[in-house]
Amino acid sequence: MMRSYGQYCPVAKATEVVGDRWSLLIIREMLYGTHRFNELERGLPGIPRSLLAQRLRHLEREGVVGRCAAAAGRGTEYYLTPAGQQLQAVIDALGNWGAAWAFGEPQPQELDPVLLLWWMRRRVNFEAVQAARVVLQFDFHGRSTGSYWLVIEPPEVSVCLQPPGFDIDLRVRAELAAFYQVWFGQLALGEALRRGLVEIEGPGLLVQSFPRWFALSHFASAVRAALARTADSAPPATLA
Amino acid sequence: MMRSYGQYCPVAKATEVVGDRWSLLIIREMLYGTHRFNELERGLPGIPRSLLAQRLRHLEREGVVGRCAAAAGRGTEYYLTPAGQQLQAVIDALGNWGAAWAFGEPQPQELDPVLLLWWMRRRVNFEAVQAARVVLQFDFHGRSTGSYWLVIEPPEVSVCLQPPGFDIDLRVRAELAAFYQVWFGQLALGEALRRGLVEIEGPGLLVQSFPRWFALSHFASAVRAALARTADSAPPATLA
DNA sequence: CAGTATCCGATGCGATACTG
DNA sequence: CAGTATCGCATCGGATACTG
Repeated sequence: MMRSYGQYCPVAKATEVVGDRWSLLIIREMLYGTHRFNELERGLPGIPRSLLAQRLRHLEREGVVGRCAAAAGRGTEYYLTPAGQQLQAVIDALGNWGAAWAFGEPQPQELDPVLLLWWMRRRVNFEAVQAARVVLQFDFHGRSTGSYWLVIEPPEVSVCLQPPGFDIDLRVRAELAAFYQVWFGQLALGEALRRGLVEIEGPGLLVQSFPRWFALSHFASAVRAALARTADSAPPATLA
Repeated sequence: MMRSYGQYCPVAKATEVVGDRWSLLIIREMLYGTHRFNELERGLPGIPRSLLAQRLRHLEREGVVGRCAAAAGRGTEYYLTPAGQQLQAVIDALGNWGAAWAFGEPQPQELDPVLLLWWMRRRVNFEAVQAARVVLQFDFHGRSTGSYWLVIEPPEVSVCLQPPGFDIDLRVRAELAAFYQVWFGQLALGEALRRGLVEIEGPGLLVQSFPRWFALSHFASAVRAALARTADSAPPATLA
């Protein structure tokens, strides 16, 4: 844990609570609705399990995180206390700043297809899906190549690294970097389709409604705003 | 420097820029008008000089800080770029949160009289002072005891650990913890005076105008708001 | 599934000393 | 005044193994 700065200052004290490596990303995950240890781990590729446990204990001691017996299934569930929930303002400020000033071209190894699907999983708009189950296959190409699956069974969504067994309803072929750009609002989906960076195959009705199945990243508008400031030509404002 | 999280996410990328230990406190200092290496060090007691230099280089590479030959005197001056200035929103969010949720009773060793005067130095309201020079002597008691001096010569203010040689215009005797409480808005100066936690000696005119010489901490209102939430009795809203 | 335990190599941090 | 150089230690990151 970050040792004390020895300053009685709100900024310093806050930093002692949430300033350790990984801590703010753990809180980001929890703000976006993750409650289980293994799900937190999935959203934080590379974090050692032992460190995740240590951070959760620290945040619990500091009154930011609580833990309770899981409502469904066994094991523990973590939740944000009121103090934790109010860190939303910090995450927002940091994310908006990052979108504007620290969001240059991604490194190839920063484009993780599984992580992207993991993010999309939490942003499914169930009302737009209108089906008991939809199975999507994503075929990514570009720097990294691979196929992954998203099974939407409202109100559940699963990310699969292996074919889920069900028939595929919709296939999305996409250049991974371009798909990230769509996710962050830098590239409109329509434009990506027109330029062949993303292709969608399947029944016409599904293809037509697909653009409304997902909300973009929470920071898409901030990223787009920064982009508009840099270049003069801003992409259109909606995914569809 | 904090190594990459390997995530193309605005929060993660921002954290990689400003998430290292001390970085946000360096930026806090610069937002409050500090530009010189040695002044930064004074505002960050305990930071190794080598680490301060390293952080400044990192922040410069990341486009948050710039450096230039000093306008006055010799040496280098550091300044915040536009990107750095916009970190104000992050510092505010963090400080407001810290004031509300991480600002319990101070540890004795967190009450540093020199640091407090260093903060006050930047919050002098020159218009209220109305003198070519005012010399204040602070006699702190309580857990730690000691005398320090503040020399206000608009637009300059100096913190001295030794008697500055000039005649003393005003003497402030104060319990250090109580004076910190006043600084953060937890305790009204009038109340502190009434309870004998702070005493001011000097010419009546100066004693009377003293309460307007300093603005409180930037986070005083947030601290007070948090206090009002906890206990029902909120101290009055102004220092005077 | 949800962690804890342990080990090891890398590096971040802090303390001290030194330089132009 | 404004840094740099060096060194030891604590912590972190990563891997592996183990437990209820």
